[in-house]
Amino acid sequence: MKSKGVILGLLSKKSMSGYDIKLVFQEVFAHFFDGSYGMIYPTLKTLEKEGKIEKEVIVQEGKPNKNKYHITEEGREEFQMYMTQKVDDEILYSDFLLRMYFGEYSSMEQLQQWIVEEINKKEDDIKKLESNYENWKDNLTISQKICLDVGVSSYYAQVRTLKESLEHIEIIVSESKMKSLI
Amino acid sequence: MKSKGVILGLLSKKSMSGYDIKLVFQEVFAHFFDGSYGMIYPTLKTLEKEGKIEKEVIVQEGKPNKNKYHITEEGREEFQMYMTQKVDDEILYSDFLLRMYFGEYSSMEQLQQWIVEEINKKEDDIKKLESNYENWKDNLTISQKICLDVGVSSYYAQVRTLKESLEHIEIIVSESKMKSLI
DNA sequence: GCTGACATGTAAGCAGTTACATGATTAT
DNA sequence: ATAATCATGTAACTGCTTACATGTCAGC
Repeated sequence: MKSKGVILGLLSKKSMSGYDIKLVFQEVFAHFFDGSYGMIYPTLKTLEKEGKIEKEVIVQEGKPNKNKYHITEEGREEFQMYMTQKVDDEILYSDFLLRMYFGEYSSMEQLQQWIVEEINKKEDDIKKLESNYENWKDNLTISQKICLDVGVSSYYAQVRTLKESLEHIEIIVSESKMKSLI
Repeated sequence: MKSKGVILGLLSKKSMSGYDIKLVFQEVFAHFFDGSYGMIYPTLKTLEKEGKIEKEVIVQEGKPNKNKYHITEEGREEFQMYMTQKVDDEILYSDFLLRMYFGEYSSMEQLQQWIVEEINKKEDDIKKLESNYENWKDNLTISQKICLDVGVSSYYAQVRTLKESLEHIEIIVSESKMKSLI
């Protein structure tokens, strides 16, 4: 349901192609939204049919043609409608936290491996967000800065907690090894 | 795809009804998973047909009958299969962060309102997680503790960042009011 | 010669959600 | 009275994802 709102939001600032939109989803929205081509292209088509956006075909040399979409006045109104709606609750699906919840059915070594992997993932995410910040900090709005900061601080907190947990597990593992020697 | 794994995981520990499972989703998995009755009951039916679980009808006085499901040996094997699969990447949909990203199209007052609401939501979430912890701390496994800790630390970090952002916005708002007076 | 970036699109399938249907009991 | 809790279930719908289909050019 948000797909239309998000795409209109992006086109409010700058005319883009479906391919460009996908790039933004991957590079900028990575920590709070996603959408595939199978969602983007049909949404663009619907929006065009509804008169919310207009297509411009850009002929490129050495590259395929590009369909650049421009938002219309109707589109801007639709986007304003989206922005005045009640904010939806956030939805998180975390397979990692599920593994932690059911951790008693796995070995300590398995738990350690999952945690290390999760730390690596989150550290990569932090790097990505911080490089995004470096690249765009000069034309970032106040609220876009908040959007980034919330992501970064949340990831840092998770990494910190996971590293502490790892230490905790290591103590338990070495204690149980000690006992097995007696 | 995870629905089967999650339900088998819960039934590994304790036989339950669909209603009980929904309660666990709401009260315990609130910060990393969810599922409606429309997902739970059909999954239970499929699992029973596949011989992974068995139904026991419990007749209750003053309450409707209850279908209590028990996991079978086949079910335990299926669950082990799920636990050895690659951990899926987490998925987050945050309408709040979307509003922050598109914040330039709204007023400062609107931004402040969204942030205050988000802080309240997250503070409620923290309360809920901490009361869960109080209720079950004596029979929480190490990894379940980690599951809770990651949620709590992430929420705390977000609240902290949002409160700082709110202060930042207030300074900007009062500065612009000053200017408009000159 | 092959991989990756550039670029658009469709169709089948799925894993759910939402809404509906039912109904007793208890607490306000 | 009436809302909430307990309890189970179905059917229609939806909003995607996945996989497929197509093709050029640049760089290694």
